[in-house]
Amino acid sequence: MTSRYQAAVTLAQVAEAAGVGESTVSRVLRNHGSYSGKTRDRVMTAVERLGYVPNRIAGTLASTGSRLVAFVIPSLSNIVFADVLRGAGATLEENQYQAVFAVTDYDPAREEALVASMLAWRPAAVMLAGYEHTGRTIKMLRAANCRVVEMLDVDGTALDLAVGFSNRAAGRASAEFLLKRGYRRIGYVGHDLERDTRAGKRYSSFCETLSANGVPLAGQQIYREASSVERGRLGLDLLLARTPDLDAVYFSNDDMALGGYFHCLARGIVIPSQLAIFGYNGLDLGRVMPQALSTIRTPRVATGQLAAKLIVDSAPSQVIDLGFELIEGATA
Amino acid sequence: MTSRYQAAVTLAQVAEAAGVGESTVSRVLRNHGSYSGKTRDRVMTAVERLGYVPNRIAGTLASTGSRLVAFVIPSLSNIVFADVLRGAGATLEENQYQAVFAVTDYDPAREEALVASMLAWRPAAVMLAGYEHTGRTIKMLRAANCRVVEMLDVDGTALDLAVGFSNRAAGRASAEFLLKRGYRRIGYVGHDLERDTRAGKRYSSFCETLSANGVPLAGQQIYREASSVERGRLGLDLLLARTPDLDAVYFSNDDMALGGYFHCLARGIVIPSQLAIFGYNGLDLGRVMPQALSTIRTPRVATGQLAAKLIVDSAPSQVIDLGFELIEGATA
DNA sequence: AGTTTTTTTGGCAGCGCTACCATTTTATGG
DNA sequence: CCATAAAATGGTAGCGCTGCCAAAAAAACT
Repeated sequence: MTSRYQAAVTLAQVAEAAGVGESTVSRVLRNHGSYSGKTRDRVMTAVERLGYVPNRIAGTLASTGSRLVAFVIPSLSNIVFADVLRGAGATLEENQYQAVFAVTDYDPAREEALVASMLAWRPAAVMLAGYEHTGRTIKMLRAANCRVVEMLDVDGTALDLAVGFSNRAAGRASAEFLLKRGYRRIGYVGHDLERDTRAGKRYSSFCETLSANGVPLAGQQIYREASSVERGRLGLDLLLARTPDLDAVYFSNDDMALGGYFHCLARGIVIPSQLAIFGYNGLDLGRVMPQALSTIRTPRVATGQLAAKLIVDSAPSQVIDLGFELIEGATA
Repeated sequence: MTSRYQAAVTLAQVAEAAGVGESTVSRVLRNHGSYSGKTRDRVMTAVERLGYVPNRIAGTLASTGSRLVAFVIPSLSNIVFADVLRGAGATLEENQYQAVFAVTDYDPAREEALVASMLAWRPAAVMLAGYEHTGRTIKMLRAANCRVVEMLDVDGTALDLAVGFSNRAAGRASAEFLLKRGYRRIGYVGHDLERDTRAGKRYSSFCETLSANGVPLAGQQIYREASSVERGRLGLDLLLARTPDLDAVYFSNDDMALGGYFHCLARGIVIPSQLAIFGYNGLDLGRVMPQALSTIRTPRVATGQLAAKLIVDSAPSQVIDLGFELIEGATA
């Protein structure tokens, strides 16, 4: 058995104890419809005495729509998604919604399976990262009677709602910034671009912008794994071994950039005169580094907040670009 | 309305379409009980054709126990809890359990409210951080017909299951290590001890061990907020301003320690000869710093994994201490 | 006091599924 | 070939709640 069983108090028992009908108890508890003060007191007393806890499973089944919101996110280790969840949490909670989640590890096939499993809970909404989903995932989501929010990206066609910012624009802005600062030997250190498609979009847009300005990417080191501080450090080491004359490196995110920064510190490479570093995300720690990290700050928490608000408000289908902010730190 | 409504396909419709009884469909879908291959094919074809997605809300209500596991955790920003969730995720998923979560922000009153709200979903288990809960929380959990796992601590009396490690022992080990290395002017930089009771336990145990060895804490800077790299940096700055002659600082965790490390880099304080730094958690980035961070590595992912396994296996009540590992890095 | 209106209340049919039991079909054995 | 066991299947009563409707009680008017 899934769990030990000892009959829980039911609404019918409360009604019996309070000497009222079931629907009356239901009305009092949900503060819905009308009832007298005297009845309310009797009901509440019974609830208190019996230690009644409403069964939301039954409630959801009986009423039409659920108040579950399903998050199907690529990773929990990546602070980005934790921030989004944090942003959404408060709004959902205030409105009595319950968050449910599952982690895809950036795998579209897993995403598909998890979405299917989530839909079995008949959620009010499914929150996903980005636009890249399998055909079956899209089909399921369309067929399902629930809202869909694609978060953290706006470069593509939304299924229903989308909240985020343009990763392509971010890649371009990063490139333009480095070019403006006069860097001409620019490298890239990144992580799994095929799976983290948003990082992939930044990468390609970054490269295109460089090329368009006659400054092709001078070298790159791309890992197939997830991003980490360690990969950033090792990646820069490898990249510099192959291409020693770089004057700037664009990292796929701040974690990777921090790794690169550590590498420079360890090797005595002077930043930014000898090598410039540019990240992505705008994590708090970037501001605290001895030299503030040059990066792009993304509205992660705001994305979560807005995504939740759109669901709570039953907003019509739309795409909302929250933009981003380029932080001119001291590392580039 | 919570969501747009368009009647979803039901099991009855599948049964009708396949020309079999409802219970047969149910058996095939759950691979439970016996049915012929021919029937299975007919059912599966109908399922496919109609795009049927079983309704788990109804399924859970009809069967006895739910397969929901409720995580009520202090924070999502703190990588510790993300790691725990990550560890638990795989095991739960393999066993068809669904994770639900809510964030307390280290507030016992919020924890109480969230546990109440979670219990309404009749979860198979409630997973909490630590032992410090309000009386009502404890009462509710005892009354509820579900398993309870208290994670990341073993210093106290468990309600049911507990998986983690001793924060007191960790505090003591840290103190002993610093003493052994010959540090005698030791300070502390930490965050909200009253709310993060596990950090509080490490702190008090650390101080007691120092005192017991005739080396009382030489100074401290404690913030009331959550930990962050920034607080670590500012905290060390303030602490050194008041107590310049420290030779070592114990930080409430690695994030704080990283902030301290950045401060030293910025001020040209040589580590560890001029000032030693010691953290807690054993985050990956500690290994990648130019000087590996001296810290204590905690089995966060393993805690999550084991917690999930105990639930899945319906293990009897018990407390499991997974221990920790002291990492002799280069910063202390 | 007799109506009409408004407020409060209870009864009960589902929501979509699973568990249990009864029944039918198929396989096994003497 | 029939008795007996085994496998496959269908019917249906809930699970605990909500939504609807009708009935009862209270309040507001003539």
